[in-house]
Amino acid sequence: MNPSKILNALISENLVSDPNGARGRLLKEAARLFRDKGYERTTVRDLAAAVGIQSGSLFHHFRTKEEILKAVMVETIRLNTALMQAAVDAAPTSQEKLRALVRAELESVNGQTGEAMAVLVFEWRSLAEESQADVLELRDIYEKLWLDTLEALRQEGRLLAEPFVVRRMLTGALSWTVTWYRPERGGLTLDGLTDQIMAMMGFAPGI
Amino acid sequence: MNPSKILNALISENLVSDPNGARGRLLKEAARLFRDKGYERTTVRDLAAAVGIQSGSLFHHFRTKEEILKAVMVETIRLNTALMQAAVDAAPTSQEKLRALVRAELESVNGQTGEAMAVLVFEWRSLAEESQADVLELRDIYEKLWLDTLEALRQEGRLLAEPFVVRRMLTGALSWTVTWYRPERGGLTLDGLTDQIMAMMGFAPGI
DNA sequence: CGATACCAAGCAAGCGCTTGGTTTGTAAAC
DNA sequence: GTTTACAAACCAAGCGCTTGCTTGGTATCG
Repeated sequence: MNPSKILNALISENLVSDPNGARGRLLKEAARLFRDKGYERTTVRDLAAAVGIQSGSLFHHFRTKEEILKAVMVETIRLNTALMQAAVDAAPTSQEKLRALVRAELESVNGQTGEAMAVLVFEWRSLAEESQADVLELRDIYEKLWLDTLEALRQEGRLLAEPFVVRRMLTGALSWTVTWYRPERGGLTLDGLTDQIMAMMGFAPGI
Repeated sequence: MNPSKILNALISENLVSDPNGARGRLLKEAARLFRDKGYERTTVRDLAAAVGIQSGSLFHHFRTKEEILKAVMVETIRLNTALMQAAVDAAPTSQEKLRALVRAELESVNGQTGEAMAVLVFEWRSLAEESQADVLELRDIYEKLWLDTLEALRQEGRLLAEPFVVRRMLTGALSWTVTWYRPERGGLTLDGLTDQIMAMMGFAPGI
């Protein structure tokens, strides 16, 4: 299953919005604005202007501004969970599964859904507590993929540290790439960066 | 040189504010509020109430709200650069230097200056661009300590990945601990966590 | 007496969101 | 194939509130 097929499947199940539809376009612009200026600094007037409507008209689609933030986060997690699942399933060995996860998360953070992923990381506190609980529930599915893979490597004696600590470290490290990694400026490719991260943990490429 | 001596030296040089003075107390409360609620959600009325004065009186000490944010960041970097420098100087080998840096940064992030460090990471975008440049300059001194140590390990063949990538990964990973590491809840101690991080990079403890 | 630290009051601007009404898309009724 | 009905999508205007910051004046203290 390739990425765009996964996206289409989720759209037809109404789990994520079609990026061509009105709702999907707004969420995409919202993600970009939230990342660039932060949730609080982004006004409903900014959001409305980004899709070419009046600020009041936003509230026909969403009841509150926060509901927009939540929608960005929920849909992003849904999409990325599906992408991660596919990446894991396609890899045969534990080490290759880990590499696939690292590579997939780097792609989420720095590729198409990068804006939304950055929002997920940096705007967490702007989400009301009740909403946080809902999103956390979705995140657990996502995290289990990582922990299962790391646990397997640990069993094989290829990993010295505890899986849950490693996962948390990787979460921070991978999310942080959004602040400095600029593939378009030449230098490191996504695969090259993935290799570096694996090497940092003592996994030489292609073993 | 122990931590509190370093702090006192910086205070007497007027590089950081005395936490017992009016300015220092405000900066401490500001760091806490900025971390807990975010810069934008923290009002000048919140800040004033935290130190028991009227909101208008704040502007006797700082010209703008943003100046408070900048002061929190600048003083935090100054203090932590000094702490890191001491940690590196005290360690004999490269690996021990790295461990000392990891340990020191974990302590910065999760200890006394934890609130301010979290602000440094998560409220970066709230700082006006001119101020960002000033703070970045200070950060470079700090970063050089890391890069020199990592470069030495690389030379010794103990590190497979490139130093600058490793440093950026560690920045993300170590900063991120602030979102999940809770030593008071039992479980992992700071030293234990440091060991785990070293182990993750293939450095077994005590070698 | 002068500087420093503060208070009480409030201004101008910007915020999220509401309101009442108009346009647009769609599909059945004639 | 035009008319009618109706909901969804949107606009124009603005309300009520909060925001960062200012102002003019008053304590406090060396």
